Amino acid sequence: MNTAETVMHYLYQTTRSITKGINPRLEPSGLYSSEWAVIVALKERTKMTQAELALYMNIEPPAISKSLGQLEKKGWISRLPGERDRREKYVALTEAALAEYPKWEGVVGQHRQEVLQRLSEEEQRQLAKYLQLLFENAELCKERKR
Amino acid sequence: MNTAETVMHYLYQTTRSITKGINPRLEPSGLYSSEWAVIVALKERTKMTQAELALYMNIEPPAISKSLGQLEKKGWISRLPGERDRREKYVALTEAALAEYPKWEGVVGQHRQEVLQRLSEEEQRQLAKYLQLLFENAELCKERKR
DNA sequence: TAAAAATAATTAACTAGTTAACTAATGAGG
DNA sequence: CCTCATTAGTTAACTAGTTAATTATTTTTA
Repeated sequence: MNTAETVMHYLYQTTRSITKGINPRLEPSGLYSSEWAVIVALKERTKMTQAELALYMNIEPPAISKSLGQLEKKGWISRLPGERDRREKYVALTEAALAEYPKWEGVVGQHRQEVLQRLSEEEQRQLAKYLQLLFENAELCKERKR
Repeated sequence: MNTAETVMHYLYQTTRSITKGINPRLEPSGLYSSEWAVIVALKERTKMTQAELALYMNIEPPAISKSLGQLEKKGWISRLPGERDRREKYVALTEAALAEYPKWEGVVGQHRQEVLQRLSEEEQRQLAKYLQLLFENAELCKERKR
């Protein structure tokens, strides 16, 4: 395997392995990692329409729609229809979710630290920079093909 | 977002964006990216049982089973039962697949280069090293929790 | 202002992976 | 040799995402 192939290989293996590690830790909270991602986004930018949320998370609207359905059922988010435009739905975390958030963040944060251990702050910044560059390139590739 | 969170964020975004870029390029060949991953593995290590393949790819056996079913239907792989142990199935690429392989590799390789552009060989090696470390840490996390 | 185009969200059908439960064949111990 | 545990592969049911088609509203435009 050449270098480029090796990068791709570990990129996929790593993300899968990380997801597989997070899910059992979130299980006691009754959350899945994809739902957690939605919660984080809503914590950072409170009250968005679903379209804004999809754009912000760079995920297609149907995926958001399904996750929100689950989260609503569990009582962690609320959806209220827009007043000016009745098609859109404004999404926000419930009080209950805000109360639980620190506990969830603790569990996930712990796991994050374990995954990143033996990488200095400086190395992590370097890694983030490389990944950001790859992401930008990959996004350009997508547009080019379309 | 702190550095650790940023790393995780781009890790997920990047892998999704790359898959989204590869699929339309492989579409003319009638292959999906997951099927391509199986083909690459079989090209590297010809003739494995499905269990060996699953271990080699670090993917659960049911996922392999499904991909192989599709690939067999398309005529790219063959499965023949073991002689010593009739439970196991030995998997191998067909002649047709071996003939098409260079074309497929060309398409995927081109995309890989686009995604990795503006990263020197040395930077790519560095990135691979970081990702490998993360992967090893993540695998340890999994075991610890089980 | 009525018809046509655009937009927000959902549903349907798919790829890509997971765990849990099953079937069939093999291997070990009594 | 025969039961019992193990192992290889599959099926079922799920999460997590995708594209394409549908519905309901809003906006444009002729």
